[in-house]
Amino acid sequence: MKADAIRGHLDGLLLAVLEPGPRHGYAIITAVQQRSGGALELRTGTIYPALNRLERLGLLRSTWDSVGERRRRCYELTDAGRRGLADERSAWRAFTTAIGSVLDPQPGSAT
Amino acid sequence: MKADAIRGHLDGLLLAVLEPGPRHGYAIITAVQQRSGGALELRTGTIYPALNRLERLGLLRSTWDSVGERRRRCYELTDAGRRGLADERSAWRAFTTAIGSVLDPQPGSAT
DNA sequence: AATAATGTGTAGGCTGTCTACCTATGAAGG
DNA sequence: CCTTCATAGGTAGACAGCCTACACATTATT
Repeated sequence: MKADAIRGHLDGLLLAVLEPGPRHGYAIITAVQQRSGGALELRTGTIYPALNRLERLGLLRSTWDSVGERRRRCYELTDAGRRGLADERSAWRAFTTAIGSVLDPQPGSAT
Repeated sequence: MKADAIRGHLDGLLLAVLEPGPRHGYAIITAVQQRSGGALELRTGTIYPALNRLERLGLLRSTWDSVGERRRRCYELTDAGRRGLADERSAWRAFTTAIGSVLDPQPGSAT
C-alpha cells in the first residue's frame, strides 16, 4: 500500500469504525486492521491527532473510562458525526467513480 | 471533491490517459477531465512536475513536436510505464477494497 | 526479571499537491 | 490593428496531512 494513499480518507475510516458503538484509540486501530483484512495499519501518530481534530469539529465526543488502574479514552459519534460519515461515504463513491473511470475507462466513452 | 483526495493516485491517472497513445500536457488535462465526467480538474502546476518525475523514473518518455510555430511536448508510455500502469491498477483495486471494506463493511464480517 | 501486549500521546519531518504567477502562439471579433 | 479567448508549457513557494520516531505507563506472559 502506497504510504500516503489514504490521505483525505482517514476521517471516513475513523467515523466508520465508530458507527457500531464507542471505541478507544487502540481498538480503532485493530478494528481498521481487521476490517481491511490487514491492509490498513494505522499508527498512533496518525489517529490521535485526527481524533482530536474530529472532536474539535464536533463529529466525535470522548469520555475517559477506567479498567482497573488503566485509563482509556472512548470516542463515540455525535449526530454531526453520523451526518459526516454519510458525507464521507458519498464523497468516497464519487471519488472512486471519478478515478475508476479514468483508470479503467468504459469502451464506449470518449478518449 | 476534497482537495487532496487524489494524493498517491495521480501517477495512475497520468499513465492511464497515456495508454491509448502519446499526448501533450494540455491534452492530458482535458482527457482526465472528460473521462471523469468533469469531476477531476488537474492544474498545470500539478501535472508538469508529476510528468517530469515519471519521466525521470523511466515510466514516460517525451519528445518535442511542433505545430506551426507552436511547440508542444508529447509524452508516451515506456515499457516500464505500461508495467507501472498495471501496478497502479492493481494497487487501486487493493486500495478501494481496503477502504471500502472499512467504510461499508459486509454484514458478515467481524466488527 | 524480562519481554510482549495493551494503551495514550507528542515532536518534527517529508512530500506531493495546490495556489498563484509568468510566458507565448493562434484564431476570432470588433 | 487591437483585444480577448483558447491553446500550450512552465516555475516558486506554501500548506496540510500523514508518517517516523520517540516517550511513558499498566498488565500479562515467559
